[in-house]
Amino acid sequence: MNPEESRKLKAQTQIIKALSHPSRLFMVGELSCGERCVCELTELVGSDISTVSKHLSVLKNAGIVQDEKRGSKIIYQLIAPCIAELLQCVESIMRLNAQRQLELTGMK
Amino acid sequence: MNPEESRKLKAQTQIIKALSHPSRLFMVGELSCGERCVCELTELVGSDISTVSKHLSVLKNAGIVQDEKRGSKIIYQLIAPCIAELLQCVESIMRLNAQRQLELTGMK
DNA sequence: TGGCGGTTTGGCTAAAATGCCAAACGTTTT
DNA sequence: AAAACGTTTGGCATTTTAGCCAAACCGCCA
Repeated sequence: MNPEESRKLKAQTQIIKALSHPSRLFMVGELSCGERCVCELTELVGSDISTVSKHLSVLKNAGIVQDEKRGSKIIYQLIAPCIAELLQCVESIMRLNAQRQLELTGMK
Repeated sequence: MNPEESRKLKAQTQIIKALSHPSRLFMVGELSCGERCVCELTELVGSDISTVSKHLSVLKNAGIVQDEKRGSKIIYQLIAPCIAELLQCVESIMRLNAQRQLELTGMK
């Protein structure tokens, strides 16, 4: 692992890590359906608004979402369209896992 | 977020979280080129072997890799082929970010 | 100006992740 | 059987992440 490669890995990791929290993943899913303001997301997630705000800033720093002031509210929206594919990949892994689980328990 | 959805989110998160560490992401990349034993991965990563072993167990628990005893060694291999696409998605987000970075700094 | 809706930031505590060393284990080899 | 090899586990110290409350901001309207 040379430093160059290491740097790239860390950058990739930052993006992936931003997605690896239930609330954040949920919000990304919501945003893939359309833009939402912080207050809407807060209600959907059900955590304290400051917590949601911090989660959103994690997603923003990772370059996954962007925000835009509109009136008195701040609207968040997804930047990268390929997120949907990424989630599909995760889905497919979950299917594989479930399948393997069945085989294993069925064998015993 | 009903409990059903919450459970699914947590499961998805487990998979993504497993990928969100430089060493683990690196190993997944290596394994996408072909199977490797723990000792090979350890040398490539450059951490203590116990650390590498624990990272591998995280990947294994997430259903991303599987292991197989072969002789005195334990060989790890990738389970899900779609991991490559997932990484491509991350790449594309990185490209978008770099591009946006350029625009922003260029504007100022 | 003063209060208000909407949001971010600070600060602090609790929980989770990381990484190393040492020790345990199972397989081979001598 | 002892020693060596390859790997996992336990344990512990350090770092990172999460989540809540309180406080600060900001633009807007009375």
